[in-house]
Formats: sequence, C-alpha cells, structure tokens
Amino acid sequence: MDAARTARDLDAWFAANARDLPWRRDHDPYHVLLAEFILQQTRMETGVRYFHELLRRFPTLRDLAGANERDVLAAWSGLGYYRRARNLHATARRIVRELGGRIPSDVDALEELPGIGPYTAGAIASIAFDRPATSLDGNQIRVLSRVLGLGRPSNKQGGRQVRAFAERLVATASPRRVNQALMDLGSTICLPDRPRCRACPLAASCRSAGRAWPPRRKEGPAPGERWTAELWARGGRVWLTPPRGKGLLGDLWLPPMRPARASDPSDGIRHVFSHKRWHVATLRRHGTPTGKGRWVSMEALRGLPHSALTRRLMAWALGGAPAGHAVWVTPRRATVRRAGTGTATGSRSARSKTRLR
DNA sequence: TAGGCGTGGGG
DNA sequence: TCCCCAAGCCT
Repeated sequence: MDAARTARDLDAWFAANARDLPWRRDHDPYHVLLAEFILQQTRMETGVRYFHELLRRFPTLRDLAGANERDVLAAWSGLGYYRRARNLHATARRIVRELGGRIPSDVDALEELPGIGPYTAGAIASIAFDRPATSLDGNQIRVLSRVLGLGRPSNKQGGRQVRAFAERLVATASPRRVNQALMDLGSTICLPDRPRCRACPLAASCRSAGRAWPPRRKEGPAPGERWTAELWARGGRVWLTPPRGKGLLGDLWLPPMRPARASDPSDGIRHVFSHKRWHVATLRRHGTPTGKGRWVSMEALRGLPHSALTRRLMAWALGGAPAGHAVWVTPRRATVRRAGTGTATGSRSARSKTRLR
C-alpha cells in the first residue's frame, strides 16, 4: 500500500471536510489533553458539551491542578467512567508539580502519566505538537484494516500491519492532520457496519472498497442485578449518601441502595452499564433516614460528584418518572437473569473492543 | 489478558 | 424493546 498517496488523499479530504471542534482551533496542549480524556469511549456530541463545561470551570491546567478532586468529579458528573476524572486531575497535578506545568510532547513521557495510554499519548503528541506519533483508536484501526484489506481487526498479524502502516503515514505527512483525518473518516464515512465507500477519498486504493465485513457475532445481554433504592424526599430535596470509595459508582453520591429483597416493590428504573444492567426498585420512604448522608436538591446536586443514576432516582423521588425514561413494571414473581445464565455466545470483551497487539 | 468501568443516542 | 455502540485505560 502506498503510504504517500494515502497520506496525500487524507490531507486533501481533511482540508475540505474537517469537523470544526473547539480544540482544533488553537491546538492548545491543555485543550487537546482535556478533550482526549473526555473522548475516551465517549461520543463527540456529548464530549463537546463537557469540554466547554470543564474548560469553563478549569480554564487552565493550573486551575485544574489546584482544584479539589471532588470538584473535578462534580464537573465530570453524568459523563461516566469516573476514573478518567481522577486520572485527569492526577495528571494535571503531576505536570504542574513535576514538569513545570508544561505538557510533554513526547509519547513516552505522556504515557507515564495516569490515564494516558498508547492512544491518548499519540493523540496529544500529534494533535497538540504535530509530532510523528500514531494514535490508533477504534476508528483508525477499522479504517486502516479496511484499506489494507485485512478484515476485522482481531488477529495479531493485522495488528502489526496496521501499526506499521500508521507509522509510515505519520512519517510521511503532518501527523496532526493525518491522525485527525483518519478519525473523522472513521466516524463519518468508514462506518463500522455500513461504510459509505462512494464518498471515501481512499476508495480508489482501498483493498476493501465496496465490501462490508461479515456481521459481528452476537452476544447475550449483560448480566442483570436487582437493587432497591430507598428514597426519602422532603421539601424538594432527597436523602443521598456519600461515596463508598470503591466499586461501580463508588466515587459518587447516591440514594441509599441495597440488594433487592423479594418483598420489595417491582416498580423502578432500569439502568444499563457497559457490563451489567441494574433493575433498581424505587421504594418511597417516610420518616427520618439514619446513617451518613445529606438532603440534596437538584440544584445542589451540581456541586456533588454524582451519576446519571442519581439524577434519575432523584427525579423519581421528587415527582415521578422523568420524561424520556421508561419505567419498568414487572410481575411480582418476575425473574431477572443472573450472571452466567442466558444466551451469551461469546466473551463480552470480544464484542466491541478492537485492540492491537 | 480479560474483565471492570458509564452514558445517551441510534438502528 | 433491545442491542450496539463511541477518540481506552488499568489491573
């Protein structure tokens, strides 16, 4: 495959089709770093909203480093994968304390920082500093695997070939433009299931042009768990308990939760994570709650680290189900699939992860 | 290395 | 409704 030609085609396409994204206007290293943390496993539309909000609250790297972790988590609330927020904060502190406040332009130095892996290091080095580093995310891996005619990127041979070709590309043309062009191409043209090959600038040389990959093997649903949320509401406020410190949503404020008992009500909400699904029965409580906690209004919630689940449960407690979210109602004796049962046909990790090695 | 770790949108 | 995600990282 001709890397020079591919890079040239990508460059020309990008010049006319690049998406207008905030951190692309100045390539400020802090803006790029912030965006890359946010965009790990996150949709662009959602990411852009949080990018503006986090930048508003923490205008500079030093502001972020000087903030309380709790305030960073509060600003991150609703975005998910909350460890990213702690890693972002820890990385900002390390850069300010140990590196004089200067974000490294070197991939190896970047990868030393918490929350920065091979992809993010390469993305920062190339986009912020135009250094010749690869940034192989799911999009790039898919695009290059197709260009090279390798099929679904699962085998090690394909991984090495993709990496080698990506390295030739960033050595040939502006790494900043090549990497972002590949990302944009992957998210707008070279789509996972229905590639729009007629609109693709690489179609003439692509070894998979016009051909779709075989359908993915399906998997069963994520294992379900039943929980019960105990909801005290008083004067527009709901009783929340502080972060437990570990496990799923462990960094966040939630209403008191416990494993469901058979006698609990069957109405509630369904909250789906990437690896499990919770059925949360909503139990309205009266009287005075015991244990650690606070009465929190929707307004005050913004200052506390919390999950989308917290918002949904509070909305339920304060006035019924929020619009747009289905309330599930099951028969008294309904059963929920437990982990390890059901119709799973493959490993969960094999479904959506495209990794190289 | 496989599994843990969120969320809201789209087919 | 249900399934699939979407610019990964860490252990």
